[in-house]
Amino acid sequence: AMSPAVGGYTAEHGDGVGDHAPQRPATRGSSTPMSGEADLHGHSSSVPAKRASEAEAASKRSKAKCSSASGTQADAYAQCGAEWRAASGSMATDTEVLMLGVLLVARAPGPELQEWIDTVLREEQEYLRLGAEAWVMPAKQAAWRPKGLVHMLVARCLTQELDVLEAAACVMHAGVRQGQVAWQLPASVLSAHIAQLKAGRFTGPKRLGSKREGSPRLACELVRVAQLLRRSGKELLREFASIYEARGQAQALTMAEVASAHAAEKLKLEAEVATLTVKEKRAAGFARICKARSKSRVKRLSAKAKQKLKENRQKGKAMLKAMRKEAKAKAASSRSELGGQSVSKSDSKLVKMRKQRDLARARARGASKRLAKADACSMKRLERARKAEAELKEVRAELDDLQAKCRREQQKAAGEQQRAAEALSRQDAMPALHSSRTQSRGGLELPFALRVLVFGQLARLTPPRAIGPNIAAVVRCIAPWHRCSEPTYDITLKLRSEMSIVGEMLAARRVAELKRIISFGFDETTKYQVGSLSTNVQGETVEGKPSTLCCAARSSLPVAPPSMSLRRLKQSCSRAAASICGAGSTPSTRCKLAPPRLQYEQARVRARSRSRGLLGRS
DNA sequence: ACATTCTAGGGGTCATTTTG
DNA sequence: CAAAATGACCCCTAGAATGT
Repeated sequence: AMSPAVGGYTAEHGDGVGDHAPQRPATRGSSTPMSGEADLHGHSSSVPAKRASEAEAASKRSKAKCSSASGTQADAYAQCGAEWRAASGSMATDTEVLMLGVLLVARAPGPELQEWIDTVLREEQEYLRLGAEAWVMPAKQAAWRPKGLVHMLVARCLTQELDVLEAAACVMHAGVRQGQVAWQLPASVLSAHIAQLKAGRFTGPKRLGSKREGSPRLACELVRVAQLLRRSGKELLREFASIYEARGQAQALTMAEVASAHAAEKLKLEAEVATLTVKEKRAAGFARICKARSKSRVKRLSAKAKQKLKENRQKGKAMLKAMRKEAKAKAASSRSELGGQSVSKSDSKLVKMRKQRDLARARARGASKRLAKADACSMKRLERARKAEAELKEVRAELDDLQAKCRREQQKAAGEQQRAAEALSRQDAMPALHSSRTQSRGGLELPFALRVLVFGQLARLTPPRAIGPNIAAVVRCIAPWHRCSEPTYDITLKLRSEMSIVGEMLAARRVAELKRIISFGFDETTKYQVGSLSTNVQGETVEGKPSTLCCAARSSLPVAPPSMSLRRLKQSCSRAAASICGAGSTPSTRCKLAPPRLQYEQARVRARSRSRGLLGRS
């Protein structure tokens, strides 16, 4: 159905498809009509031819570029393009339509696009007005689904310009994330195409070749693309330009990338530790040498200084002693002379003696000064020794620092390793919770653990709509590193049917395990749109405990039409009871009881084959 | 009074990969 | 190369509950 957004289209939203032209990369900028202001309503006749020639030229250029780079790949691309063009007679797939949208915005923002959007939306209105029977696809199909130019465009982009394709895929993906696009982008399809292209074995998208008429779904998608382009063509274009320039590298880190980054970090740390170890060894050697040198030096120096000091002191002492002795002797002699001589004589003698005394004192002072000088010299030497000691201390401190750093780095590396190991073990401990295609003939398979989780929530009466988001939210919270595919609402409902069958089987097993059956009760019910009787069994378990079980009896009882007499109903019930007990019924009677499910299936198969016959297919 | 959401299903198309 | 397996996604019916 048309959304109100189409009716509510205004100029401020819609006319902007072409008026925002981004800067294209220099390699292709000149070959596309994107540069400059594109006029939506003017010179519509001249542009297509020009663009076609330009596209051809660009194609030739890129072909030449490819062939110069690698011949086989260019051949493969050319072959792919040929295959694509050869297959262009049939309907486009959804993938193509989605790609078309972005590529149209990116490459042809001119009047053709506007015309296409107008046509699609007008025809949609007509379709709604006239109804599905009365509406006919426009005769001019190119207007509705422009195959010529656009298809070539798509083919060329898909086969020769991978970066454009990737950018378009990114834009679509972003649109899905932002809620601009109502459906989910088949990103897997696009990535598969890209992978095929890179491997050189691209066969083009599958087509609905057997269909004679276009499916309404495709038309619906076309309308959505047109709406999207009219609503947010500008944004798409801007985003495409930015992504295209960044070459679509804004992808989330995968586990492998994280692991490789971790390994690189580890290597870096190891290298650091190695260099530090070398440094440490060097520092230790240097310190050893310094230590030895300074030790011997200090020893030598201090020994020398001590020796000198001792000598000086001894010298000084000896000198002092000699002087004192001399002075004493002189004094004694002068005293003896003093007694017999005159005062004047004694006066002159006294003066002489005083002079001598002063001389001696001066000598003594000089000796002590020399001594002090010698002391100072030794002190200097000591100072030097102390300095050497201090140097040694510094070197030792540096060495300690280096060693501590080394230890820290080693601990860090060990911690990283431990954390990595822990993460791995945690991941190993988690059950697989993401759908994979490796099992069961390539079909997607919901992992068993996820099934069990869904069953559990269903059994606890969780609303089916909430089950998938619940599981995903809990896994994101508890184990954010773990891959978990969120079960869709649809599959939850299907699992609900599955679980009811599982429950019936479990009940049947318990009935089979009963030691004895006390009573049966029956009630009418409907299952798979087929009337049947549910069976209420009361019995005794092997342990002697009472047990009440409810079986659907779906596969045990035939349809009970309203006209069935009470006698026949009773008969049927007793037969069913007997078949459940496994006694009292002959094989022939059991064979007559065709399971309703089987009848229903057969009816479906018959109806299907009839319809196939009508269509003329075997 | 009307819109939306949920339940309980039936039924179909599509993409993808393995298998016969 | 066709068949098979399988979930994703889609549409439809019909009634009940809930919200505006």
